[in-house]
Amino acid sequence: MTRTADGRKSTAGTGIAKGRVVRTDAERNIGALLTAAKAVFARSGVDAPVREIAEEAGLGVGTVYRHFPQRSDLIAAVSRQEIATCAYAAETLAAKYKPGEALARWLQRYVDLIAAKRGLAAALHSGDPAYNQLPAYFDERLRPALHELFAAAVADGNVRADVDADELLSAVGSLAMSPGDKGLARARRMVALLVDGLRFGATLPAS
Amino acid sequence: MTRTADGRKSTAGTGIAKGRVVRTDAERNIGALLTAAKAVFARSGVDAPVREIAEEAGLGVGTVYRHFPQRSDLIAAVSRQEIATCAYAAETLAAKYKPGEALARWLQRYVDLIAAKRGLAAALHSGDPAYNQLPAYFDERLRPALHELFAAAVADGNVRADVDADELLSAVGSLAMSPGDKGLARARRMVALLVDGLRFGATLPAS
DNA sequence: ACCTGAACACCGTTCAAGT
DNA sequence: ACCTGAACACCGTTCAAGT
Repeated sequence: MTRTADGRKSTAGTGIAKGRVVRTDAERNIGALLTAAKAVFARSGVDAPVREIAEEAGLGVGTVYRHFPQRSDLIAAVSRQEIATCAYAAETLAAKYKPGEALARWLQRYVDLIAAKRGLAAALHSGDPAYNQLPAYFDERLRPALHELFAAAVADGNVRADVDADELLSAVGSLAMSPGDKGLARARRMVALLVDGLRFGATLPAS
Repeated sequence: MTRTADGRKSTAGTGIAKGRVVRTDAERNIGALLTAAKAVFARSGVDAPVREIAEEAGLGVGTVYRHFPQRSDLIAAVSRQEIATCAYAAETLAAKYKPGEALARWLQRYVDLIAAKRGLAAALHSGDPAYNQLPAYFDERLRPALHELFAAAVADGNVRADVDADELLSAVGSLAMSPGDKGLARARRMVALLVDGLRFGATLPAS
């Protein structure tokens, strides 16, 4: 949320039509719904009953439909928030750790994001227009975050320069996505190996 | 369906408990349900109402639940049938075309299978026990089919020998899986390129 | 043994009434 | 302008009655 020139709230970045003015109670309800939906999606999956989300937020079902006419709108909004949080974590980690370790920790954080969103993969391929802008938002937020961490690690001499950051990101994404079962632990190990390779690896085979 | 020693029908390969004896009308209904489900899944997706499938088969909803207590049982049964059909296509193609072309055509047939099953990918990762044996069945049926086509094509001098057939299969699978939109045409072109590479490619970079 | 379909429970969605 | 929740439609699932 940002504020308009006259001090009232706008809905920039929430997926709601730009320029609309939102009443204070509505604003608070939208926040409550996002928090509730995140918890319910984590507990019961993205197909959880709308009533469960409304109850978790302490609101009527009608309020859910007012702000998020389609279930996919709510899913997309929660996803945007989680993407933004993950991007913000890059700054936090960069401030707290040395460049090489900040990069390593953020990549593991990224594994969490993708692993949690595995159920979303099918939705993204569904053609629902609500998801149209999501990959773009994903790129827009996460790629710059990674590139900054990456450049810092290279400058610090902790990471070799002959690796493409975008390729690294999609490789980590694939690892986090693939196996349904005990995939998270496996993905973590694989990503750790990759990071070691970034530090100690020899020259890559020419593509 | 196969027959037991006394000439009655058994349910081997249908996913129904082994050794059970099935009345003639029940046997016919199971077939009708599989045919109907395949059509309805293709038309309305795997989440189509059970009533729609029952109606398409000209049967009551209770009959669907009698033979397939869970929706996933029906999906799994249809999938097994489609896998078996695709495996059988390998024999047909091998008989009709020269080895190199048989391989190329079968790989395109495989693209159809995977593309049609894209909606199933999420289901496979759902942990539903009904799908547990499906990947195994997939391997058991499709890998031998491919290996035979592949070996014949290599023996015929149409395909170089320094390619791993399983790797080829999973690469084609990934291509057929990835893009939600006009992915089928794109996958076809990519697979065609792969096949050309099998024929005319230079030495692969050492892994 | 098997089939049918009415009956029940549950969920998505709307909208009149209230604030 | 927004919120509530009863009401309606629709779908999954069961089970008593029929064959």
